[in-house]
Amino acid sequence: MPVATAFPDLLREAGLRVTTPRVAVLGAVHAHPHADTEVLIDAARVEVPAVSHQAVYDSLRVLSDAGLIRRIQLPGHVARYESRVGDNHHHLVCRSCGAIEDVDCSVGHAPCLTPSDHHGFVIDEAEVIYRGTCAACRAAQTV
Amino acid sequence: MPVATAFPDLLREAGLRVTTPRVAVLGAVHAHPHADTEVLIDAARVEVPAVSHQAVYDSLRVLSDAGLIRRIQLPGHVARYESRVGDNHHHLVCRSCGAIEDVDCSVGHAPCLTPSDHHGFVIDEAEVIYRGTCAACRAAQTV
DNA sequence: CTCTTTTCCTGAACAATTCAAGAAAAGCAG
DNA sequence: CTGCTTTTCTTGAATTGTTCAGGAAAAGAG
Repeated sequence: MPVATAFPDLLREAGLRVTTPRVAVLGAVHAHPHADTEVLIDAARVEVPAVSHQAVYDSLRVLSDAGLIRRIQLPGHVARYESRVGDNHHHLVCRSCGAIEDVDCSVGHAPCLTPSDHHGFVIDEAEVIYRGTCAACRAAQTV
Repeated sequence: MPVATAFPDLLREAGLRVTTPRVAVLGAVHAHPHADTEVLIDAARVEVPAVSHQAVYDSLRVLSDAGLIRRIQLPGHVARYESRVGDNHHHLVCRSCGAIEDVDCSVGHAPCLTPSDHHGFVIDEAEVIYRGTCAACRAAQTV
């Protein structure tokens, strides 16, 4: 994880203007992996108390479009964000509590990237979502 | 695809009450793969003109919970439904127009079901989403 | 046919996100 | 450093897909 002073450079390298809300949001995403927008708004306001929620929404979109962060949107849940990008990792999602864990691709070289029939599509990414039950929820159910 | 008269039996076998809206919704999902709720409401009203949208929403949930249909919810899109269930197939999604195509698992035996680190989760399913651009959208962009 | 339970209808509510218009700030040229 | 142009932020409201609530209707069992 980059130190706090590196966030402005990350923005500049991506060709984005360096603004206080963006630096705060980028820092918040790095500090809170898999956090939703509400958590990120609160985290950003620790550094910039007056930041509006739209500024956070806009920053999240800009940062996602620039590839500095990644948006994770799962059915039945609000959008979440993470700072790990470009390493082809996937996600493990708990059906019960919605917890997310990162997992590296099992085979290492994107085994599922070549489906049996591509239907004329040009495929550029394969996203894998593992669903199951986390240890905490299993323990809670057993009790 | 089952003939129309088989839908009530499907409902009964699943332990569900057979109602006019449910039969119409189940038929609509079979007739319109990957359709969204709006399309399914219209399709159901061809057979049952007075059906309310909540009845359709409720039927879709009940049928999904019973495993008779499957809900597909992709980021940035409304919920969609399909009638292929239990065959471990995945989806190919166009980034541009949102079109969905079915694809069978490339290796055949759920290659990604065993990630390198399960983080204490008990995994019961791996869902793969291939993202790319469909032939129609590529043609449109080239023009 | 009657009764109980589930489901449907009408209509309102909700929550996450987006839109809109003006004010402020970033970055650049001089 | 100063002024200018463009982008971004703020305030506040709107939108959209979906869900909630209460009473009416229908399904299924006996």
